[in-house]
Amino acid sequence: MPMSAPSLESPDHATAPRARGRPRKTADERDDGNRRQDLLRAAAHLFRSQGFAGTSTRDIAAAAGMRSGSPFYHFENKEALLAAVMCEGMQRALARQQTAIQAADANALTRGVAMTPRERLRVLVRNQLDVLLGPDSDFIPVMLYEWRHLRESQREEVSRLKADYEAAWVPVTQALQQSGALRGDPSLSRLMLFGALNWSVQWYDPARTAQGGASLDDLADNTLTLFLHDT
Amino acid sequence: MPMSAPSLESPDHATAPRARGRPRKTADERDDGNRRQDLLRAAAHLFRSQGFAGTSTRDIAAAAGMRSGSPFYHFENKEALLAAVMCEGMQRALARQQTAIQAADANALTRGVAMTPRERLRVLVRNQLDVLLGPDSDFIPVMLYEWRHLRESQREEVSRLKADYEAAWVPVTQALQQSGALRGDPSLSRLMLFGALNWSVQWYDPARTAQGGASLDDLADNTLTLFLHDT
DNA sequence: CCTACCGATCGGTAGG
DNA sequence: CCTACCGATCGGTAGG
Repeated sequence: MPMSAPSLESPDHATAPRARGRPRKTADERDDGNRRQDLLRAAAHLFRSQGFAGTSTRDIAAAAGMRSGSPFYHFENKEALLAAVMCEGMQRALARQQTAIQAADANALTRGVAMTPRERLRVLVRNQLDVLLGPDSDFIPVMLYEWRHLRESQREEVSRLKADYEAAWVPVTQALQQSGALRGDPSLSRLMLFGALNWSVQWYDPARTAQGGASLDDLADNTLTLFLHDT
Repeated sequence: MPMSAPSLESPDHATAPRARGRPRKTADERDDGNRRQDLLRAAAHLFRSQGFAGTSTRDIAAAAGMRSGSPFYHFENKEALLAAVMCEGMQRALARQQTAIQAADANALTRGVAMTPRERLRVLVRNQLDVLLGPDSDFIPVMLYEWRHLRESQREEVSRLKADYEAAWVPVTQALQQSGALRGDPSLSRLMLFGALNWSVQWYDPARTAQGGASLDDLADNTLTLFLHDT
C-alpha cells in the first residue's frame, strides 16, 4: 500500500483520485438544513429494524453519510434523536390524519350527504394503516415499540401529539358504540382495535402485496368487517 | 479503609464477617441445577423491561447473584440466553394451554355437554391473557417483542413451538368463521385477534386491577364481546 | 460538520 | 462458578 496508513476512522476519504485535502462537497451534498432530516430518516430506519439500543450513533452517522461525531452537532444525545424521530413521526401522522378527514368530508359534501360513523372509522383505519405500513413508515413503529427508551422529560411532548391523534377517534367510536356497531367497554375496545392495527407492523409485508398478499385497502376492509357488528 | 483494595469486580464478598476465603454456599444457594433457571428468570425480566440490546450480561448475572463471567458457563453467548428464554416461555405457554383445554373439556363432560366454539375460544383467550399478563409473564412478551434479535439458526425451534401453540386456535376460529360469529378473512382476522391480545402488554397494568381497573377475566369477556358477532 | 480522542462498558475467555 | 483479563465498541466531546 503506497499511501500513508489511514487513520482508524477515515478509511476512504483519501481514496478520491488526485484530490488534495478534504474533497469539496458538491451542490447536491451541501446547501442543507436537511442534513438533520437525513439523520432523522436514517435513525428512524435503523431504530425500526434494529431497535434503539441495538443501533449505534455511528451506524446512524454512516447511513446519513457523516462521521461518527457529527450527529451530536444536530442532537444533544442519542435519546434526543429518538425523541425527534417520534415527534416528527407523530406530527406527520397527525397532519395526514387531518388531511384524510378533511378530504373525506369534502367529498361527502359534494355528494350532498354526511359521512356515517362507519365511513369515518374507515378513513381513520385506512390512514393508520398507511402511517404504520405505507411508504416512509419507519417513524411511527419506532414510537410504538421504543417508547421505554424515551427519557421521562421527553415523553410529554410526544404524549401530547399522541393524545391529539387519538382524540379524533373518540367521537367516531362513541357513535358506533351507541348504535351497537362497536361492542364492549369503550376504552378497552378502542385499545383492542389499536392493538389489532399496531400489531400488523410485526407481520405485514408490503412487498408481498404484488404477489397476492393483502393490500392496505384489504386490511382496512377486514378491520371493519371484523370489528363492526350489524345494527 | 483497613482492608486491601478490593479488585474492581469483587466489591463485597470480602465483607462477610470473620469468614476466611470465599464464603461457603448455604444449602439454599447450592444444590442447584436451578442456577440456570435463576438466570433464565432474571434474563426474561430484564429483557422485557429494558430490551435485549439494552440489557448487559452483567446486569443479568448480578440479578441472578453471579459474577459477570458466570452466565457463559450456562449459555454459549447472549443470543443463546435469549433463545432459551423464548423456548422456555413457549413451552410453558403450550403446557398451560393444553392443561386449560383439558380442564375445560373435562368440566363440560361432567355437565354432560360439549363445549361450544365460543366457549373454546374463551378458554384460549383467557389463557393467552394469563400467559401475557399474569404472574411470571416475562417470557412470552420477550418472545413477541425481541424476535429480531434471535439468530437465524435459533428461530426454527421457537417457531415450531409457536406453530404448535397457534394450531390449537385454528379449528376454533374456523368453526366460528363458519357460523358467521367471526368475520373477515380467516387468517387476517386471526392475526388481528392476536394483535388485540398481544398489544395489551403495552398498556395493561395488573397492579391497577385492585383499584377498579379491568381484570384478566374482564379483558377476556371484552374480547369475545368485541370480536364475536351474533349468529 | 470533521478530526482525534476519552473513559466506560460490553461480550466473551482462560484457567482454576 | 469465580478471578482476572482482553479487544472491541460505545456515547460523547474539544477544538477547529
